[in-house]
Amino acid sequence: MTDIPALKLKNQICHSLYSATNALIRAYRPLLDELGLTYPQYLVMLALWDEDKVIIKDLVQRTRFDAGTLTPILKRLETKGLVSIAKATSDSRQKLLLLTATGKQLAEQAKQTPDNISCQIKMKPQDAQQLKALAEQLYSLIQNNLVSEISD
Amino acid sequence: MTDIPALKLKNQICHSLYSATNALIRAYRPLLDELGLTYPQYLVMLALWDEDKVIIKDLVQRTRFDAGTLTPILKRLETKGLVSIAKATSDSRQKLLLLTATGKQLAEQAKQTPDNISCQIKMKPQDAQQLKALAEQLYSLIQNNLVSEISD
DNA sequence: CAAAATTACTTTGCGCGCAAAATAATGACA
DNA sequence: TGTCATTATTTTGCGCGCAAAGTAATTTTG
Repeated sequence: MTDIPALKLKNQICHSLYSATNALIRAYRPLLDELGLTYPQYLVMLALWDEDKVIIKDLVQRTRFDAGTLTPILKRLETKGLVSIAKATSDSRQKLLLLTATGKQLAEQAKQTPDNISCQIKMKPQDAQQLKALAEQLYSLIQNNLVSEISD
Repeated sequence: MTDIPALKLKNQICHSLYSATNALIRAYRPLLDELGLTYPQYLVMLALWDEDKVIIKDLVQRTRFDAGTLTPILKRLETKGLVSIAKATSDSRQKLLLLTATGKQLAEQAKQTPDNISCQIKMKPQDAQQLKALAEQLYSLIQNNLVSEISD
Protein backbone atom coordinates (compact mmCIF):
# COMPACT_ATOMS: atom_id res chain seq x y z
CA MET A 1 0.00 0.00 0.00
CA THR A 2 2.00 2.93 1.31
CA ASP A 3 5.46 3.04 -0.21
CA ILE A 4 6.85 5.65 2.13
CA PRO A 5 9.95 3.94 3.55
CA ALA A 6 9.76 5.94 6.78
CA LEU A 7 6.31 4.47 7.44
CA LYS A 8 7.25 0.82 6.83
CA LEU A 9 6.81 -1.22 9.98
CA LYS A 10 9.99 -3.14 9.21
CA ASN A 11 12.00 0.09 9.32
CA GLN A 12 10.75 1.10 12.75
CA ILE A 13 13.27 0.88 15.55
CA CYS A 14 10.36 1.37 17.90
CA HIS A 15 8.73 -1.86 16.76
CA SER A 16 11.90 -3.92 17.18
CA LEU A 17 12.50 -2.46 20.60
CA TYR A 18 8.88 -2.91 21.66
CA SER A 19 8.58 -6.52 20.56
CA ALA A 20 12.00 -7.48 21.93
CA THR A 21 11.13 -6.00 25.32
CA ASN A 22 7.78 -7.79 25.46
CA ALA A 23 9.40 -11.05 24.39
CA LEU A 24 11.99 -10.65 27.13
CA ILE A 25 9.28 -10.09 29.75
CA ARG A 26 7.51 -13.25 28.52
CA ALA A 27 10.79 -15.18 28.74
CA TYR A 28 11.23 -14.04 32.34
CA ARG A 29 7.72 -15.04 33.38
CA PRO A 30 8.23 -18.78 34.11
CA LEU A 31 11.34 -17.99 36.18
CA LEU A 32 9.66 -15.18 38.09
CA ASP A 33 6.57 -17.32 38.70
CA GLU A 34 8.79 -19.46 40.94
CA LEU A 35 9.60 -16.34 42.96
CA GLY A 36 5.96 -15.26 42.98
CA LEU A 37 6.87 -11.99 41.27
CA THR A 38 5.82 -10.17 38.13
CA TYR A 39 8.47 -8.53 36.01
CA PRO A 40 7.94 -4.98 37.35
CA GLN A 41 7.80 -6.36 40.89
CA TYR A 42 11.10 -8.11 40.21
CA LEU A 43 12.70 -4.83 39.09
CA VAL A 44 11.47 -3.16 42.28
CA MET A 45 12.85 -6.00 44.40
CA LEU A 46 16.20 -5.74 42.59
CA ALA A 47 16.29 -2.06 43.53
CA LEU A 48 15.45 -2.83 47.15
CA TRP A 49 17.99 -5.66 47.34
CA ASP A 50 20.56 -3.08 46.25
CA GLU A 51 19.41 -0.72 48.99
CA ASP A 52 16.31 -0.53 51.16
CA LYS A 53 15.33 1.97 53.87
CA VAL A 54 14.54 4.40 51.09
CA ILE A 55 11.55 6.58 50.34
CA ILE A 56 9.33 6.14 47.32
CA LYS A 57 10.81 9.18 45.61
CA ASP A 58 14.24 7.50 45.62
CA LEU A 59 12.77 4.33 44.21
CA VAL A 60 11.02 6.29 41.46
CA GLN A 61 14.38 7.63 40.43
CA ARG A 62 16.25 4.33 40.61
CA THR A 63 13.63 2.10 39.02
CA ARG A 64 12.48 4.76 36.50
CA PHE A 65 8.90 3.84 37.31
CA ASP A 66 6.15 6.40 37.56
CA ALA A 67 5.03 7.10 41.13
CA GLY A 68 1.46 6.20 40.19
CA THR A 69 2.71 2.84 38.96
CA LEU A 70 4.93 2.23 41.96
CA THR A 71 2.27 2.75 44.65
CA PRO A 72 0.15 -0.32 43.73
CA ILE A 73 3.26 -2.45 43.04
CA LEU A 74 4.56 -1.69 46.53
CA LYS A 75 1.18 -2.51 48.03
CA ARG A 76 1.25 -5.91 46.37
CA LEU A 77 4.79 -6.55 47.61
CA GLU A 78 3.58 -5.57 51.08
CA THR A 79 0.65 -7.99 50.77
CA LYS A 80 3.09 -10.74 49.80
CA GLY A 81 5.03 -9.96 52.98
CA LEU A 82 8.21 -8.91 51.19
CA VAL A 83 8.21 -5.19 51.96
CA SER A 84 7.00 -3.05 54.83
CA ILE A 85 5.79 0.49 54.22
CA ALA A 86 6.12 2.89 57.14
CA LYS A 87 5.64 6.62 57.48
CA ALA A 88 8.89 8.54 57.63
CA THR A 89 9.47 10.27 60.96
CA SER A 90 11.17 13.38 59.62
CA ASP A 91 8.67 14.22 56.87
CA SER A 92 5.30 12.60 57.25
CA ARG A 93 4.48 12.96 53.56
CA GLN A 94 7.17 10.40 52.86
CA LYS A 95 6.96 6.62 53.22
CA LEU A 96 9.92 4.53 54.24
CA LEU A 97 10.38 1.23 52.47
CA LEU A 98 11.95 -1.72 54.25
CA LEU A 99 12.56 -5.29 53.19
CA THR A 100 11.08 -7.86 55.55
CA ALA A 101 13.09 -10.94 56.53
CA THR A 102 11.17 -12.86 53.85
CA GLY A 103 11.95 -10.13 51.34
CA LYS A 104 15.65 -10.40 52.10
CA GLN A 105 15.59 -14.18 51.91
CA LEU A 106 14.02 -14.04 48.46
CA ALA A 107 17.32 -12.62 47.14
CA GLU A 108 18.88 -16.04 47.75
CA GLN A 109 16.29 -17.72 45.55
CA ALA A 110 16.57 -14.96 42.94
CA LYS A 111 20.36 -15.27 42.71
CA GLN A 112 20.08 -17.81 39.91
CA THR A 113 17.54 -15.90 37.82
CA PRO A 114 19.90 -13.74 35.72
CA ASP A 115 22.08 -16.74 34.88
CA ASN A 116 19.06 -18.84 34.05
CA ILE A 117 17.76 -16.22 31.66
CA SER A 118 21.09 -15.76 29.89
CA CYS A 119 21.41 -19.53 29.58
CA GLN A 120 18.09 -19.63 27.77
CA ILE A 121 18.76 -16.66 25.53
CA LYS A 122 22.08 -17.37 23.95
CA MET A 123 23.04 -13.83 23.04
CA LYS A 124 26.76 -13.16 22.88
CA PRO A 125 27.86 -11.27 26.03
CA GLN A 126 29.35 -8.47 23.96
CA ASP A 127 26.14 -8.11 21.94
CA ALA A 128 24.11 -8.07 25.15
CA GLN A 129 26.39 -5.41 26.63
CA GLN A 130 26.13 -3.32 23.51
CA LEU A 131 22.36 -3.64 23.48
CA LYS A 132 22.31 -2.48 27.08
CA ALA A 133 24.61 0.45 26.32
CA LEU A 134 22.52 1.57 23.35
CA ALA A 135 19.28 1.25 25.31
CA GLU A 136 20.84 3.37 28.08
CA GLN A 137 21.91 5.91 25.50
CA LEU A 138 18.40 6.09 24.07
CA TYR A 139 16.90 6.46 27.53
CA SER A 140 19.30 9.28 28.39
CA LEU A 141 18.71 11.12 25.13
CA ILE A 142 14.95 11.02 25.65
CA GLN A 143 15.12 12.05 29.30
CA ASN A 144 17.47 14.96 28.61
CA ASN A 145 15.31 16.09 25.76
CA LEU A 146 12.11 16.00 27.79
CA VAL A 147 13.75 17.80 30.70
CA SER A 148 15.02 20.55 28.44
CA GLU A 149 11.54 20.99 26.94
CA ILE A 150 9.98 21.41 30.37
CA SER A 151 12.56 24.00 31.39
CA ASP A 152 11.91 26.08 28.25
CA MET B 1 22.52 -4.67 50.75
CA THR B 2 23.01 -7.55 48.34
CA ASP B 3 26.45 -7.57 46.83
CA ILE B 4 25.71 -10.16 44.19
CA PRO B 5 26.69 -8.41 40.94
CA ALA B 6 24.22 -10.46 38.90
CA LEU B 7 21.37 -9.07 41.03
CA LYS B 8 22.38 -5.41 40.77
CA LEU B 9 19.72 -3.41 39.00
CA LYS B 10 22.37 -1.42 37.18
CA ASN B 11 23.70 -4.60 35.58
CA GLN B 12 20.34 -5.67 34.19
CA ILE B 13 19.95 -5.44 30.44
CA CYS B 14 16.25 -6.01 31.00
CA HIS B 15 15.95 -2.80 33.02
CA SER B 16 17.73 -0.69 30.41
CA LEU B 17 15.61 -2.16 27.64
CA TYR B 18 12.41 -1.81 29.62
CA SER B 19 12.93 1.81 30.62
CA ALA B 20 14.19 2.81 27.17
CA THR B 21 11.12 1.29 25.52
CA ASN B 22 8.74 2.99 27.93
CA ALA B 23 10.55 6.30 27.48
CA LEU B 24 10.26 5.94 23.71
CA ILE B 25 6.52 5.30 23.97
CA ARG B 26 6.18 8.42 26.13
CA ALA B 27 8.16 10.42 23.58
CA TYR B 28 5.81 9.27 20.82
CA ARG B 29 2.68 10.19 22.73
CA PRO B 30 2.41 13.92 21.92
CA LEU B 31 2.97 13.19 18.21
CA LEU B 32 0.47 10.33 18.15
CA ASP B 33 -2.09 12.40 20.05
CA GLU B 34 -2.31 14.57 16.94
CA LEU B 35 -3.20 11.46 14.95
CA GLY B 36 -5.62 10.30 17.62
CA LEU B 37 -3.67 7.06 18.04
CA THR B 38 -2.03 5.24 20.91
CA TYR B 39 1.38 3.66 20.35
CA PRO B 40 0.10 0.09 19.81
CA GLN B 41 -2.66 1.44 17.56
CA TYR B 42 0.04 3.28 15.59
CA LEU B 43 1.99 0.04 15.12
CA VAL B 44 -1.15 -1.68 13.85
CA MET B 45 -1.86 1.18 11.45
CA LEU B 46 1.74 1.01 10.17
CA ALA B 47 1.18 -2.68 9.44
CA LEU B 48 -2.09 -1.96 7.64
CA TRP B 49 -0.57 0.92 5.66
CA ASP B 50 2.02 -1.59 4.47
CA GLU B 51 -0.74 -3.99 3.47
CA ASP B 52 -4.41 -4.25 4.29
CA LYS B 53 -7.03 -6.82 3.17
CA VAL B 54 -5.45 -9.21 5.60
CA ILE B 55 -6.86 -11.47 8.28
CA ILE B 56 -6.14 -11.06 11.97
CA LYS B 57 -3.80 -14.05 11.98
CA ASP B 58 -1.54 -12.30 9.46
CA LEU B 59 -1.55 -9.15 11.53
CA VAL B 60 -0.66 -11.12 14.65
CA GLN B 61 2.40 -12.37 12.83
CA ARG B 62 3.46 -9.03 11.36
CA THR B 63 2.81 -6.85 14.41
CA ARG B 64 3.95 -9.51 16.89
CA PHE B 65 0.93 -8.69 19.02
CA ASP B 66 -1.03 -11.30 20.88
CA ALA B 67 -4.42 -12.06 19.30
CA GLY B 68 -6.14 -11.24 22.58
CA THR B 69 -4.46 -7.84 22.52
CA LEU B 70 -5.21 -7.20 18.87
CA THR B 71 -8.96 -7.80 19.02
CA PRO B 72 -9.77 -4.78 21.23
CA ILE B 73 -7.23 -2.57 19.42
CA LEU B 74 -8.91 -3.34 16.11
CA LYS B 75 -12.31 -2.60 17.62
CA ARG B 76 -11.09 0.82 18.72
CA LEU B 77 -9.65 1.52 15.27
CA GLU B 78 -13.02 0.50 13.83
CA THR B 79 -14.83 2.84 16.24
CA LYS B 80 -12.51 5.66 15.13
CA GLY B 81 -13.56 4.88 11.55
CA LEU B 82 -10.06 3.93 10.38
CA VAL B 83 -10.55 0.21 9.82
CA SER B 84 -13.43 -1.98 8.76
CA ILE B 85 -13.73 -5.55 10.01
CA ALA B 86 -15.64 -7.96 7.78
CA LYS B 87 -16.14 -11.70 7.85
CA ALA B 88 -14.00 -13.53 5.32
CA THR B 89 -16.01 -15.27 2.61
CA SER B 90 -13.79 -18.33 2.21
CA ASP B 91 -13.44 -19.22 5.89
CA SER B 92 -16.01 -17.67 8.17
CA ARG B 93 -13.83 -18.06 11.24
CA GLN B 94 -11.57 -15.42 9.76
CA LYS B 95 -12.05 -11.64 9.75
CA LEU B 96 -10.87 -9.50 6.89
CA LEU B 97 -9.33 -6.15 7.80
CA LEU B 98 -9.66 -3.20 5.46
CA LEU B 99 -8.55 0.40 5.77
CA THR B 100 -11.35 2.91 5.31
CA ALA B 101 -10.78 6.03 3.21
CA THR B 102 -10.13 7.92 6.45
CA GLY B 103 -7.69 5.24 7.51
CA LYS B 104 -5.77 5.59 4.27
CA GLN B 105 -5.77 9.37 4.49
CA LEU B 106 -4.26 9.22 7.97
CA ALA B 107 -1.04 7.88 6.40
CA GLU B 108 -0.52 11.32 4.88
CA GLN B 109 -0.66 12.95 8.28
CA ALA B 110 1.52 10.24 9.79
CA LYS B 111 4.22 10.62 7.14
CA GLN B 112 6.06 13.20 9.26
CA THR B 113 5.95 11.24 12.51
CA PRO B 114 9.13 9.14 12.16
CA ASP B 115 11.17 12.20 11.12
CA ASN B 116 9.72 14.24 13.96
CA ILE B 117 10.67 11.59 16.48
CA SER B 118 14.22 11.23 15.20
CA CYS B 119 14.58 15.00 15.21
CA GLN B 120 13.71 15.05 18.88
CA ILE B 121 15.87 12.09 19.84
CA LYS B 122 19.27 12.91 18.46
CA MET B 123 20.65 9.40 18.31
CA LYS B 124 23.28 8.81 15.65
CA PRO B 125 21.72 6.92 12.71
CA GLN B 126 24.31 4.17 12.95
CA ASP B 127 23.66 3.75 16.69
CA ALA B 128 19.93 3.63 16.04
CA GLN B 129 20.40 1.02 13.33
CA GLN B 130 22.58 -1.07 15.59
CA LEU B 131 20.08 -0.81 18.42
CA LYS B 132 17.39 -2.03 16.02
CA ALA B 133 19.58 -4.89 14.80
CA LEU B 134 20.39 -6.03 18.33
CA ALA B 135 16.75 -5.80 19.42
CA GLU B 136 15.79 -7.90 16.40
CA GLN B 137 18.47 -10.41 17.30
CA LEU B 138 17.20 -10.64 20.88
CA TYR B 139 13.63 -11.07 19.66
CA SER B 140 14.66 -13.87 17.29
CA LEU B 141 16.72 -15.67 19.89
CA ILE B 142 13.81 -15.64 22.33
CA GLN B 143 11.25 -16.72 19.74
CA ASN B 144 13.39 -19.57 18.44
CA ASN B 145 14.07 -20.71 21.96
CA LEU B 146 10.42 -20.68 22.98
CA VAL B 147 9.39 -22.47 19.79
CA SER B 148 11.98 -25.22 20.34
CA GLU B 149 10.76 -25.67 23.94
CA ILE B 150 7.19 -26.15 22.79
CA SER B 151 8.21 -28.71 20.17
CA ASP B 152 10.16 -30.75 22.73
C1' DC C 1 -20.05 -39.32 7.68
C1' DA C 2 -19.87 -38.52 12.73
C1' DA C 3 -16.65 -37.77 16.46
C1' DA C 4 -12.36 -35.67 17.63
C1' DA C 5 -8.84 -32.48 16.90
C1' DT C 6 -7.45 -28.17 15.17
C1' DT C 7 -7.83 -23.41 13.96
C1' DA C 8 -9.37 -18.39 14.19
C1' DC C 9 -10.86 -15.39 17.02
C1' DT C 10 -13.08 -13.41 21.46
C1' DT C 11 -13.61 -12.98 26.36
C1' DT C 12 -12.05 -12.68 31.09
C1' DG C 13 -9.17 -11.29 34.67
C1' DC C 14 -5.24 -9.20 36.56
C1' DG C 15 -1.30 -6.19 36.58
C1' DC C 16 0.85 -2.69 34.87
C1' DG C 17 2.01 2.48 32.61
C1' DC C 18 0.87 6.81 32.81
C1' DA C 19 -1.60 11.36 32.46
C1' DA C 20 -4.33 14.08 35.29
C1' DA C 21 -6.56 15.19 39.39
C1' DA C 22 -6.83 14.69 44.36
C1' DT C 23 -4.90 14.72 49.07
C1' DA C 24 -2.04 15.97 52.55
C1' DA C 25 2.12 17.75 54.58
C1' DT C 26 5.91 21.03 54.26
C1' DG C 27 8.22 25.29 52.93
C1' DA C 28 8.36 30.12 51.47
C1' DC C 29 7.39 34.77 52.11
C1' DA C 30 5.00 38.90 52.80
C1' DT D 1 1.16 34.16 61.26
C1' DG D 2 -1.62 33.24 57.48
C1' DT D 3 -1.66 32.53 52.57
C1' DC D 4 0.45 30.57 48.54
C1' DA D 5 3.41 27.47 46.30
C1' DT D 6 5.73 23.17 46.36
C1' DT D 7 6.47 18.43 47.33
C1' DA D 8 5.34 13.37 48.26
C1' DT D 9 2.22 10.17 47.51
C1' DT D 10 -2.41 8.24 46.15
C1' DT D 11 -6.39 7.82 43.23
C1' DT D 12 -8.85 7.53 38.88
C1' DG D 13 -9.52 6.15 34.30
C1' DC D 14 -8.25 4.07 30.13
C1' DG D 15 -5.56 1.13 27.17
C1' DC D 16 -2.74 -2.33 26.72
C1' DG D 17 -0.22 -7.45 27.32
C1' DC D 18 -1.06 -11.81 27.96
C1' DA D 19 -2.37 -16.39 29.99
C1' DA D 20 -6.25 -19.14 30.11
C1' DA D 21 -10.73 -20.35 29.01
C1' DG D 22 -14.53 -20.00 25.80
C1' DT D 23 -16.88 -20.09 21.16
C1' DA D 24 -17.59 -21.29 16.65
C1' DA D 25 -16.12 -22.91 12.20
C1' DT D 26 -13.13 -26.12 9.69
C1' DT D 27 -10.33 -30.18 9.07
C1' DT D 28 -8.88 -34.68 10.20
C1' DT D 29 -9.64 -39.38 11.19
C1' DG D 30 -11.47 -43.65 12.22
